[in-house]
Formats: sequence, C-alpha cells, structure tokens
Amino acid sequence: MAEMNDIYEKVMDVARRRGFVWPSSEIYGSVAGFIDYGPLGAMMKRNIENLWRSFYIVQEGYYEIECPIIGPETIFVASGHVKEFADIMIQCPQCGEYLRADHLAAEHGIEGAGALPAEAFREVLYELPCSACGERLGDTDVVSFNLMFETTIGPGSQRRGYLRPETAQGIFTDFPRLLRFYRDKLPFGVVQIGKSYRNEISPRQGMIRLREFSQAEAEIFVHPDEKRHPAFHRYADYKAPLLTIPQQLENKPPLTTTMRAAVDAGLIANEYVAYFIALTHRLLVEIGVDPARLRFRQHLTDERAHYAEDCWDAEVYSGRFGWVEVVGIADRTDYDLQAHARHSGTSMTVFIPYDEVKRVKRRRIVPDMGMLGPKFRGRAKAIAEALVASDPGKEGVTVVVDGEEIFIPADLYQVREEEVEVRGEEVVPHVIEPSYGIDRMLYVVLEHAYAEEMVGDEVRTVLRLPPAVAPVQVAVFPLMNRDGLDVIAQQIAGTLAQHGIIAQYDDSGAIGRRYRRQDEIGTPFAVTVDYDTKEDGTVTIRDRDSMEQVRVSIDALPATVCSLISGTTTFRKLRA
RNA sequence: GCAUCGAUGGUCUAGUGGUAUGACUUUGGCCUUCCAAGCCAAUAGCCCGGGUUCAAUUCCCGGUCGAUGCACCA
Repeated sequence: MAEMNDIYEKVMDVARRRGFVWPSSEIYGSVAGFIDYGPLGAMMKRNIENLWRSFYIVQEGYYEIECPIIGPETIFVASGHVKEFADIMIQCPQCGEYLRADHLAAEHGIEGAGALPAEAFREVLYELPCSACGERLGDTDVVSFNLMFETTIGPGSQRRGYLRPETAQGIFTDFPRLLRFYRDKLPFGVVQIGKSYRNEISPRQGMIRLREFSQAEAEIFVHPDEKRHPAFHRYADYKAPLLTIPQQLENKPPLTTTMRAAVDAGLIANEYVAYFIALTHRLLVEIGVDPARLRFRQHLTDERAHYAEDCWDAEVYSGRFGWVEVVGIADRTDYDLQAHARHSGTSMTVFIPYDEVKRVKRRRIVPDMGMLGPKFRGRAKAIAEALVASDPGKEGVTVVVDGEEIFIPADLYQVREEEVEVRGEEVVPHVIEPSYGIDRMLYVVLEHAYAEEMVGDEVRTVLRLPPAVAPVQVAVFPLMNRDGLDVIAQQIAGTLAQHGIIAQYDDSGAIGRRYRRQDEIGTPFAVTVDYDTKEDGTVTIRDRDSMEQVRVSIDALPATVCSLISGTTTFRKLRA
C-alpha cells in the first residue's frame, strides 16, 4: 500500500473516503483516465462551474451554449485535429517497442520528418536504430495514433465521428448563427461548459491527466484591429505574477505588475489577453487557489500553436505535480474561423460598416463577350476573367491564359471609370480563448485547501474551502440528541434549505466528532442547538477555520448564514 | 506502451496451501451540557480471469489498477 507520504495521497484519501472522487467503474476494474465525482465532488464541481458562470455569463454578459460531444469527421478535419492531433508512432519489428517516430528522427538530427509523406518517412527510418533495443529498424509501419476517440454514427452507414477534444469547435461551427444572435456586432463572447475527450497514451497523474474531462471555455470574437478591451479599466490596475518569455529564458522569477503596464511594455500582446489573465487570477483565487502558488506563464514561441499570437497558461503549484497548467488564455487569431470557412464554404465574416460611406473611384474592365466569344470560343471565359483582373494600356493588354500569352486589343473590352459607394468591409474576427480545466481546478483547490493542525494532541484535518465552493455550506447539530433539541435542529435545517442553503443535519456521535467530520469535507459553518436555545431562541454558529462560535437568534439565522456564504459578511465581523 | 515493485473490510494493517488479526471509521444502543472521550453490540475484506492442488487470499501465468523509472504530454 502506498504510504501517506505526500499531499496528493492525503488529499485523495479524503476525496475517496468522503465521496468527492472515485475511480470509475470500480467494481469491474477501473480504467485509467476516468473518474466518478461522488456526491460531494459533484456538488463542489457544480459550485466551481457556477462561480465560473458568475464571472463569464453574469459579469461579462457572454451567453452559454451546449453542443454535442460527438461530431462528424468533417468538423475535425477542418479544425486540423484529424491531421495534427496525433502522435506518429512505429513499432520496432525486433523488440516490439512503440516509439514516437518523429522524435526518433529528431534524435538523429532529422527535423521535421513528421511532415513527410508516410513512404518517405519510412525510408528515413529504415537505417535508424531502435531507441529501445538498438537494432536497425528496417521495414516498419508508420501509424499515426490520433488522440481523439473515434466512433461511428448511425447503423450501417458507418459515418465516422469523433468525441470532441475541446468544446471550442462547437462554438466556431455555430459562428454564423451566433453572429446573428448578437445582431451582427463585434465584439461578442460565447461560452460552453462540458466534457471533452482525449485518448491519452499514458494518463498517469490521477485527476490531472484524464481521458474524459470537463472544460469551461469562452470564445470572444473581436475585430482583428480592435484588441483594446472596452472595459479594460476594470482590470487595468490589477496585478498578477507574469512569467514572460524573457524571464523564462533568463531563469528569472515572475514579474508582478499591473495589466496596464504589461500591455504598454508589450509583455502581453493586447488588452483582451491581459483582461482575461487578470479575470482568471481573480476567479482562481476566489475558488480557493492560494495566490502565492499561482502564476501566469507565457508560452515560448516554439511551444505555442503556429497560429496563436500570444498564449498564457495559468499555472498552479501542486506539492505533487509541480506547476500544473489549469487555464490557457490564447489569442487564436482567425485561424479557426478561416479553417471552417474554407472547409464548409460558409462565410465566417462580419460586415463592419464604416462611420461614413466611402465613395471610391475605381476602374472596371468590361469584356465584350459578343466579340470575345466567337473569336476565342472555349477560351473566351478564361480570357474574360483574366481581363477583368488586368491593367490594360492604351492599345490593349496581354493576358496569360493557361501559360499562353494572348494580346487583346482595346476594342474587345471597355474600360469604365465609375464611382461606387463602399459602406463597410467584411472582416474575419479574431478569437480570444480562455480555456479552463475544471477537474484540475477542483484538484488544486482541494490540495491548497487541505490542512492538518494540532488541536490538543489530536490532528485535525480540515479543508479550508471558500464557502462558495464547499459542497456542504452549513451543518446543523443538536448538542444533545434529546430534550427536543433534535427537533429544533431539524426544523432549523429545513428552514435553511428553504433559503436555498445546502444544510446537513447530523445528530450522530459526540459533538466534537461531528465538528471534525464537517471540517474534513470543508463545511465552513456549523450551527448548534443547545439548552440556551430553548431559553432564548438563539443558536451558535461555529466557524470552521477559527473554531470560534458566535450566538445568533434563530430568526436572524438564514440571513446571517446567507451573507456568510456569499461573503457579504465575515465571521470575524459577526463576532465583533 | 515497456521495465521494476505492489494490491487483505470504507481506511490503515497482521498473517496463512485448510477463507483471516488488530486499530480507526460507519450503524444501533448506553452514557454525555460544545470540539474525533468511554462502554456494549453490529455491519463489512483476501483486485479480476485462468492454471497447479483434495484444497489457492497464499504458488504459477495473464489482465486491471496504483507507485517508480523510461517514453509521452494541443
């Protein structure tokens, strides 16, 4: 059995025992990379997602959509996932070891081999030694192991489909409808929370690398020339620790600076990216990430996707896993919309009207088809098209059709000078994408919340979860399980439930044991009914972190608990 | 995916070719006027499949999961 030697073991022990996270399909043998959220885990996950919603939907005004998890092959051909989201692997014929073929080639100084056609690639590999057994590889089959789960849609037809590797593609494919929904104006944002799937080769790290995971993604569509955020002032003075590219190269610690300063100094590409770095910092701290163990690391140029203009990861320090990426914030430019426009033939542009209608003089060439047709017959159409794009001189113009130079005299076309009104232009928006890994967020919050402290000579295990994410918000106990105290306590629990508070009644065992049980699952407050309650109608509220108590009247209890949970008041203020 | 090691109630564990020890937890009862107290009782376990054997939790093979190393990680 694993020793309880590190924080991960301790956190996961509590998580398993108390019903946060379990191995999935355990009774039939669990499968790596899949987990079940138990009663408390599901509650906490929902709390995190709802806090996320309060940032993105309530504050930012972005709307949420829900797309299918399974998509037809064409979506992922267009997005590049079919081609790019794969590892190129070979199996050594001698020892049977699976190897990353492109990495093997790179080890021997052959860069970019992964881009070669399969046949050429095999020839490159032919002479190379296997990195496992050292034998010459010889004939191998180059197979590409795609990280997407494949499936078929419908019976018989065997139409190929994939489980989405990110929720983003659904938002991109809905872009024309979303644009209409937002009444054809930029900028606008759309969010989606849901499951995504990646068939990881080796999902070792518990909750950190899952094959099925939850994402919360936002796609903000902006004008490519307008990357100033209209509400940037909200976060302009917000400070966050930034590990920029130069700092990584020079091995320096993060630089804590305001978003305004970071954008002005060119450390962050634009206000949008900076805005979401700051927003993410606030959000992560609010769900319970320790700000001292949070930083934003800029992707190195060779690390970020070729199309991305700038990309930052929110990284949280884990005692077990080191710095863990929990959020990615990228300026994806127009890559995705261009790709879907190209593959689907659907326009992915926004019409941006000019402030004033521009009158533009332009020269239009009108081929005289009555003359061209009889003269050039089959080639007439191609010649006409070439004419339209040409810049004719006085006598005529020479156009090139199918490699042949043809002189067209001026009487075979007209040149018209005309003035047209241009009311605006079609623009493919750029996309700013903050993408959150909910499962990783939940794990790091558990890890940062986990604490052991000595109380007398006993160890107290406590999850210092923020009230907003704690799965149980308040516990209600009768001090004694008699004299009607239990009845009063049950009534109180019912009243709190009516106010939308997740309250747990518990009358089992000594009062101290009940407090400890709630400490371990992070319940921030406990209400205890004692003999004074019968005298004066007051109960105690006990604070999880300080273990101190304060008396309040039963009448004031729901409002008091509500404001404690929402953070409009604190326990400390209540005691004062 | 490869190599090494491991897997016993919910948790931590003792132990064994003849189905298993203790503690904690949980549940019920007694007791108890605020932080895992005490007493009584109960529930509950040898990862899965195959082989060897009269008999396998134990030995062998395969698998699953976990740890570690390698490889991998938009």
